Amino acid sequence: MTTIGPAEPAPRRRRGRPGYDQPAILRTAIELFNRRGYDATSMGDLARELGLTKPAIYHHVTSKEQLLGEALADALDELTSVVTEASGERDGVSAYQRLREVVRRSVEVLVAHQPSVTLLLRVRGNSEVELAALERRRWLDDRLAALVADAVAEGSLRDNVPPALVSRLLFGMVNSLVEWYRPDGAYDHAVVADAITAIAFDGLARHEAHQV
Amino acid sequence: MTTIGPAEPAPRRRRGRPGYDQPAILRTAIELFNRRGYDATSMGDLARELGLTKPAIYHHVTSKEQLLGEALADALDELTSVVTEASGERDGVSAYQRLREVVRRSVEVLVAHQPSVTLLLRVRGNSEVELAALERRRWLDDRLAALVADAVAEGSLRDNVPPALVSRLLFGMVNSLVEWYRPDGAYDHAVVADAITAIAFDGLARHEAHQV
DNA sequence: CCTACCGATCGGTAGG
DNA sequence: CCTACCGATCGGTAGG
Repeated sequence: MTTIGPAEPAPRRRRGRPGYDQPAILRTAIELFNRRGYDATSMGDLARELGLTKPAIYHHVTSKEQLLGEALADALDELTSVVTEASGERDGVSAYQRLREVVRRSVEVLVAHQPSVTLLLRVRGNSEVELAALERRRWLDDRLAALVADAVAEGSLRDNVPPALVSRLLFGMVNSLVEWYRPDGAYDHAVVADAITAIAFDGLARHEAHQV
Repeated sequence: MTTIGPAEPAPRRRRGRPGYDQPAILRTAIELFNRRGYDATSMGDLARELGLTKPAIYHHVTSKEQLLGEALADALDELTSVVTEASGERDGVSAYQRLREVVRRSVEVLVAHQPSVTLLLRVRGNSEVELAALERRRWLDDRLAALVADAVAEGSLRDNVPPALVSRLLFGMVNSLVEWYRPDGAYDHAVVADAITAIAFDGLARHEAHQV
C-alpha cells in the first residue's frame, strides 16, 4: 500500500538516476518545515530544494502529512525513551537524581534531534497526525510532572511552588533551547546541559547575593 | 487611504448593521491565528468565526498580513516598554534588581497580552512584516543579554555560565509560559511571576539538599 | 454621499 | 522521474 518501510538492508542495484531515498527527503522536509513553518512549506518548495519535480517526491512519500508524522514520531520516540528509562523508579536512586538525569538526557535529545523536536513543540493539532502527537506529548508531560511531584514529596525540591508549575517552567526552559541552539555554534551540548541544570536547580543568583 | 485609525471618540449615530470594528476583528483573528497557526487560518475561517462574509472583513481591514502586523506591533510595543523602562540604568538600582523587575514585568505582559506575544514568539520571517518583527525582537534580546551581562559584571549573578546563555535560558523559561498559561486557570499572574523569579534566581532545589 | 455589508468571482496556487 | 493536469481553496476585489 505504501513504498515506505525499513531501508533495504543491502544496497540493491538501481535503475535510473541515483536520486534520493525517503530518509534524505525527510531530512530536507524537516529542515524546510522548521525554516518556514509546515503550512507555509509547499511540496513544490520541497521539490525545488531537492532539485526534483513535485511528482518525483510522491514516488518516495505518500503525502506531506506523512513527512510530518515521520518527524514527530522520531522526536516522540526519543523523548519517550528518555522519560521511561531515566524517570523509572530504581532502588537507591532518588527522584531528585532521576529528575536531574531526565533534564540532562532531554538536553541531549533536543540537541541531537533538534529539527524533529522543534517541529513537535510547534504542533497545533490541525490534523489527525498532529492530534496523535499532542496526545503522546501530554503523556510525557504527565510523567515529568509526576517525577517533579515525587522530588517535592521526598523533600529535595522547594515546596512553595506547585509541582505542576515547577514542571512546566523547568521543561519550558529546557525546550526553549530549540529556538536558538545551533550545533555548530558557541556551545557544546555538555555546556548547555550543565548550564541548564545549574540554573534550574541552584538558581542563577550567587548564593551570597540572592537576597533582594 | 484606509478606514483604519483610532476609534471615534464619540459613538456616532450609525446606519446599517452595528457590526464589528477593527479592534474586534483583530482580537478574533489573533485568537484564530494562535489556535490553528497563521498560515492555516484562512480569511474565510475568520469570516465564519465572526458571522460575516469575507468581503465584509475587507471593509475593516486591508489584508490578512495587516492583521498579523497589528498583533505583532502590540506585543512588541509592550515588551519594548518593559525593557526600556525597567532595564534603564538608574541611580541606586543594581542591574540585578532591574533584571528581576524586567522578569516580573515581562510575565505581566505575557499574561495580559498573551495572544499577541504568542504570535510574536512563533514568527518565522516569511514576509516583510515578519522580518521587521524579528528585527525588533532581536533588539529586545540584545538589551536583555546586556542587562544580564551587567548583573554578572556587578557580581550578583553566577559567572560560571556565559551571560548570553543565561539570558536565553532565563527568558526561554519566561516565554514558555505562553504555551500553557490560561488566564482563567489555576494560577494568578502574581503566582506565576513569583514562581519564575524564585526558580530562576534561587533555583528549585531546597538549599539544604542541592548537593547531588 | 455615507457605512455596512452581500453574492459572485477574480488570478494563482495548494496538495496530489 | 516528467508533463500534464484535477478538485478545492487561497487572499483579495468587482459591481450594486
